[in-house]
Amino acid sequence: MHKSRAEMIVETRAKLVAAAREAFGAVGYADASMDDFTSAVGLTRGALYHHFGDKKGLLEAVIAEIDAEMDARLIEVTSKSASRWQGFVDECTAYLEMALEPEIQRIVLRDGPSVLGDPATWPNQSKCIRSMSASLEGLGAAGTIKPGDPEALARLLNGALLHAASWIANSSEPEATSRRAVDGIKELLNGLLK
Amino acid sequence: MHKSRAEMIVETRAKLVAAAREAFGAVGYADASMDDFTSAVGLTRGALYHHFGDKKGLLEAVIAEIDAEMDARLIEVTSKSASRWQGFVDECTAYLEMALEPEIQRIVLRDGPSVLGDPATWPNQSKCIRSMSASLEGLGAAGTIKPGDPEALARLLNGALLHAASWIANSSEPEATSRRAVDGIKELLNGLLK
DNA sequence: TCATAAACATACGTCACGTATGTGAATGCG
DNA sequence: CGCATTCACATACGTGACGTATGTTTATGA
Repeated sequence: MHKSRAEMIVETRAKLVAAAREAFGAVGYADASMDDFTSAVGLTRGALYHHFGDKKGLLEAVIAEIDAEMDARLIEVTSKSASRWQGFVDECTAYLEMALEPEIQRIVLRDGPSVLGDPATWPNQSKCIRSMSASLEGLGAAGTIKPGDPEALARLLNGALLHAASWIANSSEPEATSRRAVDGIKELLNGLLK
Repeated sequence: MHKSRAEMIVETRAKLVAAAREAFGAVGYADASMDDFTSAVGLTRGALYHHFGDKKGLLEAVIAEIDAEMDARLIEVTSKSASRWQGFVDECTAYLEMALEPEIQRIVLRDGPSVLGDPATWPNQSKCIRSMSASLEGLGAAGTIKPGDPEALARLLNGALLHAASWIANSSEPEATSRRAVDGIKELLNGLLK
């Protein structure tokens, strides 16, 4: 059966994004050869430049895809939590676990900021921050935590979680380090409770 | 007067590091041409490869220099503080302010992790973390803050501070954002107090 | 005084990126 | 239903940067 042209296009874009994601995650953005990973899916750099403009454009597309997945996973997690506070703790935990994944560390947390500039300047601008901010705002309104600036706290906690993930991931004893990090986070979070 | 060979060497190394630091800070590591910034100080890539092995080696040297400066500045700040707790707050504030500087953001916080891997794996391993960790340990021993893991807290706070800096630096109203960030940090820190 | 080694410079090969151009197939219109 | 057009790629090429291999000069030490 023949596919329509529109279907071919989305398929080509998806193949390019998938190939780039694989290569960026494996060897990093700088060492990923466009000739290599395009030919791996039966295409050439021509297709890449046509759809994404340049190599950076492709990185943006890859990060957007990963970011969307992360957001979906966070929503999935928090939707199952019993209480609001528990949901927030679960959200932080899930975020920390995602930040432990090598692909996310490399592409989103290291190469992304280096190539595309600080994440604070990205267009999608971190759905995760928005989610955490909303959670904190709800907790503040419900009187569970002390009054404060939800976005500011979300950003601070976000940074703490990301660095905790790096610490764990590069630790010689990840399990023990993870326990230490989680305990520290709980101490910080408990300090926010009324 | 003739300089001894040893003096010439340290001078050459210093010139290369300074030129690279300038270029890395201005256009970023990836877009800094070795031919360009070596010739800017009257040298060639030959000298660079002789002393630093490769481009990454030079980046390591640049970051080591900046890191040493940061550490010295932090020590200078904390040495002047009245109390231990005040010293810790001052240290956090000073760290935040340093992380606001474009050169540090670009070289140490973005290109560094991307090119050299996660900072947690670096040899110097962040004198700043060690300093903060020591401060927290002192506060814990003195009974000022709740008992807890000093290193874990130091790493979490470090991450929070760095992200706060990015937030401020890329904000449309840096002063207002700075106030929000500092308030949030103080809220977090106060949550640690007994 | 001379041999040696170190501190560079020079020349070259390789490779990746981006652009300019070509081509074939699907689409839209008469 | 036929044809022009546009679009989705592929191909070919130029450019520039990195790393290496190889000089060349100068200080050191025996």
